[in-house]
Amino acid sequence: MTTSPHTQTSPADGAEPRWLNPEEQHLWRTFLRMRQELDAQLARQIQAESDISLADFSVLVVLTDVPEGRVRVLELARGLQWEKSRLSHHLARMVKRGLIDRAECSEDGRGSFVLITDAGRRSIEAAAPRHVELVRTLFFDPLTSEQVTQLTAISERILGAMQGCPSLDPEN
Amino acid sequence: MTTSPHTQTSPADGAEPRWLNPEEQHLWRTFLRMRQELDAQLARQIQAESDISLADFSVLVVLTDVPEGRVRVLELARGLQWEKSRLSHHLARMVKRGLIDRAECSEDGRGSFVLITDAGRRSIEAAAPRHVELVRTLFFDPLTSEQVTQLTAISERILGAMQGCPSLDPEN
DNA sequence: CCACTGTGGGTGACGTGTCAACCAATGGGG
DNA sequence: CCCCATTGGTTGACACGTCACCCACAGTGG
Repeated sequence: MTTSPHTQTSPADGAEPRWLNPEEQHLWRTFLRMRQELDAQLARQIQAESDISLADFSVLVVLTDVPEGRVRVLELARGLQWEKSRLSHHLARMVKRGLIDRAECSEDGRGSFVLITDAGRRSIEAAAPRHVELVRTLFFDPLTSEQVTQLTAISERILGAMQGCPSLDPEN
Repeated sequence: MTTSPHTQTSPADGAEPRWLNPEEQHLWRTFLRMRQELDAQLARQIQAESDISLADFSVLVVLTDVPEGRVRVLELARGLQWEKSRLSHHLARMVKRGLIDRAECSEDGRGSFVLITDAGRRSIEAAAPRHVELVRTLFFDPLTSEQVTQLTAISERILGAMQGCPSLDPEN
């Protein structure tokens, strides 16, 4: 659906593109749909059953993971692999909804701490169990333990291929 | 990063959640990052090297795939698995940018056709080769052919588990 | 002490996605 | 034939992401 030669153009630029063969085509389509369905379901569920979004959830997870529930913004950005701009916007919204709070950083005048509020802690504790349950139901339960092992290797391979990529990776 | 018992609460509601064990935890985190990195790269590349977005691309692919480059909106929605609202908004933007056009449907008074313009065809033909190339580089090249087979089975399994889900699936 | 570069972080504008509500045409049943 | 539920599709408000730009402070070199 995404990458076949429907258009029979021999590209004027460089080499012929290596179009996907039918099996590859099938995997790519299936993989995309799986990804899409999976986090649509996860997002909808957490949205519907609690007062936080999936994005809120992942921020709060990091905050509950560290002692004192207090992290530097940039560390958060690295942990989540989010652009700093996205994080900044999102944190602002979370502050507005009372899930987190900010504190100045004495060691570095430009730095800033984020800390989880009691309300934030309550929200994630309420959301987590049902979320894990759904991750199990949709993701782990359908797979054999062998497939879990295989998928781990596969994900690492693909991830590895992207880390050393000369590609577009603007400042985080 | 997303699903462990950082918070040692025995939930007051029903049964204990089945938290993820360390291997599962690792797979889940790796999988999420892989997904995220992968389409961030794909989106950035197509955005940077052509005048269309990844979403535009997938719409245009469907349109080049059918004879006469002309599809009913709902069929498009089913093909892409997009909510009709999202599709409607997106189509409006694409019309504004001259990538597609609309036509009335004589057989069904409320229906509407979408058709690809020459500019749209030129855009996707320009974008496709580099896009496929990147899909190969990031996704297929790192995998052995055995892993391709495994991943196909895995994706189908997970997708299958979601199809028959009693979950939240509002009108498309 | 002063430039100068780099880094931590925020802002505004704009494109995109979602939800809920809406509207018009359709296709049955009575 | 008319009523009415369904279907195809749009709209508006709002949450979210991204890009480009900005600003304050930090850490150098001279």
